[in-house]
Amino acid sequence: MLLTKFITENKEEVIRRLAKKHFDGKEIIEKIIDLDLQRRTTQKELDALLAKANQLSKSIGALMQAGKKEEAQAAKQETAKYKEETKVLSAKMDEIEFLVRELLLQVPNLPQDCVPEGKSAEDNVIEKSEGSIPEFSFEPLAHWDLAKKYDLIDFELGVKISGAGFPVYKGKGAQLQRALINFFLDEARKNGYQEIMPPTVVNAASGYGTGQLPDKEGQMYHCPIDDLYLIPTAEVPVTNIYRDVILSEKELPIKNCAYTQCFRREAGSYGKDVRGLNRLHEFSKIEIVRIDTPEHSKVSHLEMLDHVEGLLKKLELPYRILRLCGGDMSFTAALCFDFEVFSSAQKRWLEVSSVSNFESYQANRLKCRYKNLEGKTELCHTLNGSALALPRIFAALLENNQTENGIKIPKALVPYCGFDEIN
RNA sequence: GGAGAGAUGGCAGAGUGGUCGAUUGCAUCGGUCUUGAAAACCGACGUACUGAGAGGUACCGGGGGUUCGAAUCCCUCUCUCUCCGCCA
Repeated sequence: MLLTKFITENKEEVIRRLAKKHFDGKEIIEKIIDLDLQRRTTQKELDALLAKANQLSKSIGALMQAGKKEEAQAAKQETAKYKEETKVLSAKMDEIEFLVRELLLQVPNLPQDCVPEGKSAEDNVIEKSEGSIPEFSFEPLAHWDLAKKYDLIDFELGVKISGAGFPVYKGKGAQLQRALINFFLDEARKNGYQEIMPPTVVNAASGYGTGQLPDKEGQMYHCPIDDLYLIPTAEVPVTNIYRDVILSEKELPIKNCAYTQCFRREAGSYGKDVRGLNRLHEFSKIEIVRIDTPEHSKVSHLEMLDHVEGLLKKLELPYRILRLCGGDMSFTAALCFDFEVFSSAQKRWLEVSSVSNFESYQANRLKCRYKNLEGKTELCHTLNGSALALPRIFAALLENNQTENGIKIPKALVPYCGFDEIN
């Protein structure tokens, strides 16, 4: 959520910046400002009224103690008239506050000025493209064929046990998964991230805290008996650690990482994008999360990009970094970079990470604040990114490193796998 | 699943109808003392909204009620803890 105060004080700027996200904020921003003005007026009236009533009540107490019963009785009758008025005004306050919140939730985060203009994924700007795309003397197999050939993943078995999108990893396939998880966690730790092992099931309050609720309700698995949700990303539990918390500036930046299974219903997706490992209902991901000061969050963002880039380099995968345009960014992000790796058999780039700065948008909803060195309480900035999501990395490793007799494991992973080739 | 207890400021823990937004201790911050530190002593120390400011208002798990007045009484919901049962 944006801050009402910021909107009021920077109306034109807000409307201008929202336009980059193709959000016409003119009407809604006017409404918010108008309602906020009403809120303030109403509150002034209400506060004045309550102040009078409180004063009177206090005097009744004093009169009673002094034994002046009749005067007290007269004062009691006077308070009756405040009651009705107070009720009306506080109902009005509640209504206005509810409306403002409803409207604020509909307004996306403001993109930073460095976010490129654009409508869709085609308008994203390629910041960097590194690593060489492998060439083959034979027709490379897609990862789903390789997985079958070397008995690494059984998709049909997953269908039997759970349903489509729940693969069963076997043998070296399972080992490679575990190796990747450990590799990513170790790399994160080496870069100063504290490892967290959070619950993978969260309550509704946490869902609201990070914004999965109410907007993306249908995308999460929900257990109605206990009203709990399966997390779509470790971002949810790890960020919610800081819900309703006031940190001190000295603690920042907080750098956490977590491996969890992630669960996504992916309602509405279909076609070639869901083939094999491209889109799953359950997958493994290592997430990095930072809580920072507004002054330092841009630096943090760059450090996170470096971290993710380092992982891809060590895995020797061809990758590129995209600066997302206004139209392709998520609702809550202020600036976002995607990492994609090239998948040699599918002959396309696969998104493996998305590293975003949410500035204070998420923190405002979470009520995650910090006390600065002057003792003033301010909203933190929050950032997060995948480092990394496993399935598409797995797919790219199989496809890019295939030979006619096996699949080569990149050097960095060999100590984690315990083998250097799958054959 | 059954029975009981509880929810108060960063933490611990008082407060059972009227200067209680809340005693006290610890923690934290500032100061005095000290070559420095510790100890001791003095002081500060919740959050939000509102107001130029003085100040005002709200908040003692959430919601509702009784009352002129509620942290305190009543109803209700949620959560936590203990014991029993079940169980990795």
